[in-house]
Amino acid sequence: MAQRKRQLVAGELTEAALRLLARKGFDAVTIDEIVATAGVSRRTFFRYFASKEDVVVQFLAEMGDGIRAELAGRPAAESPAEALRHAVRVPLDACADHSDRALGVVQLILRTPALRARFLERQAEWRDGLTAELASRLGLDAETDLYPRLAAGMAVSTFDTVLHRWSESGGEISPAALIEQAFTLLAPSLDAPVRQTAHDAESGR
Amino acid sequence: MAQRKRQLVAGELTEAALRLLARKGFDAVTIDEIVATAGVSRRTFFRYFASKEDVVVQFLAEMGDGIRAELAGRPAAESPAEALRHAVRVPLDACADHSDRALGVVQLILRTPALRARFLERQAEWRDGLTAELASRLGLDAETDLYPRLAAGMAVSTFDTVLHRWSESGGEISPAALIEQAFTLLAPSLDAPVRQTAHDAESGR
DNA sequence: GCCGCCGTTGGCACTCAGTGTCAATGCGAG
DNA sequence: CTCGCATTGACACTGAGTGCCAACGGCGGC
Repeated sequence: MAQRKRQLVAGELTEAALRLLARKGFDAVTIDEIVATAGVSRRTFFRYFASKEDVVVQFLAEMGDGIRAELAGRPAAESPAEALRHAVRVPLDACADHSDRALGVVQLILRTPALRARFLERQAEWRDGLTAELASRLGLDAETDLYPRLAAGMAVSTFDTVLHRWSESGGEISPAALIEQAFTLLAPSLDAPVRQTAHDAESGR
Repeated sequence: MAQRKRQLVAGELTEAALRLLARKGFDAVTIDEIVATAGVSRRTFFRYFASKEDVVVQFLAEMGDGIRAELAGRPAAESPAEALRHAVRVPLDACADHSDRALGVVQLILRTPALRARFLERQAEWRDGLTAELASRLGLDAETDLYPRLAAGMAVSTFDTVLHRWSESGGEISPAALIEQAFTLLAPSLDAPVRQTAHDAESGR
């Protein structure tokens, strides 16, 4: 009831914001313009979004949840490279599937410094989530073992790289093949049989 | 002459800022306080630094140049993993060598969201620089080959991870050993004999 | 020594993001 | 009908960042 209205207002706000921002550029649009076209007050905007950037970037949070959930749902027997590959596919396939909506937003984010910065923050959160997930999956300690965080970093880095390519190609090249290439490249390290363990670290090497 | 004075004022400003920020936290310090203790006007502050964050983070730019320069200076015969390892060592050793100064700044950056965001932006710049350097080093095309950007991402990710560990240990653990561990982990992918080339990509795989 | 040139500075006014506060509104439960 | 409860709008305020202009201060030419 009230929950649905919140959803509605938030959608109205993002839609108005996205249209304006895409047309005039991020810096040239004030929040007063956004709320004017959305028909709510300035104060209400900040009840829904913490900042001007958030109205563009907020949806990335659920993307992060999606990635981590996918990783958590992969079978335990699967190799890290394989599991991470599937996890990274989730948001990228989502982009490719809704390229008419997503492409404009992604290009806006990647070409606007303030938005790209927020995007990088989100990626760092994703990486932390994947790090924890990988650690629990492999029975490693995320605080002492380098592997989980480096592996998560590689996955997020792959995501970022593929997204850039996809964006710059105007949505022409499909992410799937690039992901495949990236992970065959990374697999030798991701799936190396010998990994640093907490015990090794304590014993000094 | 005038150049030296600029250097002097900038130093005065950063010193005053760092002292205040470390004591009271980033958000609790206003630019008016900083310029008051530094003895210059508010307007002058923004002639030297583009933002409040920049006064803390600006030195990272030259760190990026240092990393890239080190990579460019490594012998061409050296393997990518080896060359990148040396490049990443540069800023980390600099931190460890001046840990009395650097540790406080690093901890401030890592625990302040606004500063960490700027830090991530810098890392992205570093990665782009390393990507270009690697591409030219290996005769690859940074636009079509995934390898240079992924490899640069691994290097920057290693830097970030090691810096975190170093910061959280209070400067106790030396970065050198961690870097070694990280690169032996990454070497199988970094130095894999077969890499994607521009020609392979054009022919579809 | 005097004068104009140029770079740096300070002060001022302004826009805009973001926050706290409070009164008004709307709505369902009792 | 009325009492909460949540949402909203309006107002005021702080603080970051920018544009503009006048005032300094060194420096070479005259």
